[in-house]
Amino acid sequence: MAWSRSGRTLPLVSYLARAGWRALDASAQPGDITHRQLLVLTLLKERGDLAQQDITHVFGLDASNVVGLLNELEELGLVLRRRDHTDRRRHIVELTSGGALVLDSTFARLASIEDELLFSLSMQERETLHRLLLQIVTSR
Amino acid sequence: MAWSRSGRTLPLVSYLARAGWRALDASAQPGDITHRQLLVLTLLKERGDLAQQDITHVFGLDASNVVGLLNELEELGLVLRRRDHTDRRRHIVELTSGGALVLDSTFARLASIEDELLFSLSMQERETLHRLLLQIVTSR
DNA sequence: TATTGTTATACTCTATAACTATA
DNA sequence: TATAGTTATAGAGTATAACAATA
Repeated sequence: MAWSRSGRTLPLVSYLARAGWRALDASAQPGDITHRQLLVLTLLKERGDLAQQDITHVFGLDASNVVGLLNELEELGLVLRRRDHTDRRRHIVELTSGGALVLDSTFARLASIEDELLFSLSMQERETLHRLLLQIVTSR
Repeated sequence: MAWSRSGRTLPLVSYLARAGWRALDASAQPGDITHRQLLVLTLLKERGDLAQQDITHVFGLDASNVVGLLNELEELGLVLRRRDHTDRRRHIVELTSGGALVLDSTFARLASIEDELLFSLSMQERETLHRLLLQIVTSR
């Protein structure tokens, strides 16, 4: 594949993301979570308990979609919704211990997919890539 | 946002890709192409004429979806389908001059979105990011 | 009045299966 | 018989609008 240097990074990012979650969902066994569910669990693990609105904002998704995603995860027992006592309109979403467990095993799956996807990069280059991406994401 | 160092790069990539194309489609005026159409045009520009099957393979999309995408682009006059004379089952897809023009103006839109998205990175870091991503994508 | 979350609904994106025309 | 592309269709993914509960 020869995208060459178009000067445009975003199509490359988009392509890599697509390849990644396609590989993840393709490697899923019955009962495994989807890449969308993984994204939510990852966020909860990294940020701690969140209101649904926060999740909505971070993913740039409509609130109604987040409702559906959380319904799935709650039925699986991976997250919990509880009322915020200081503002009873809000639901605080937290990761359950079961959710943390599933997250870890999914990360194991993800690690091997990353290995395949990033095989052409040295370990140092992978760290650089991770650092740069983290810097972008945390700056927003 | 604090994804922190989970050691997992793919969720970051996924997040950035989503933010990028959302911004692109949000900045679209009536008549502008979508991010999916952009991806196809970019591929044709980088790789030259391709059979539909090649496009299908590169994007990891089902062939039936590529048909629809190309129908859109052909109606807009941005690509052309012609029979391969050596194998009349194949359609060779090529970028038209109009398509190249639209591609350029879309890249201009994309450039300003990239600037916003990558503002926390130095120019050298952006080049590094682009180089690493290119290396991954070209190695597949 | 404004905001959080929900439901109902429609539109976009993607995959599967059956078909055609070539090979 | 196998392959490139197409059509029809169903299933995810996503957005919009109207609503209930709370602020």
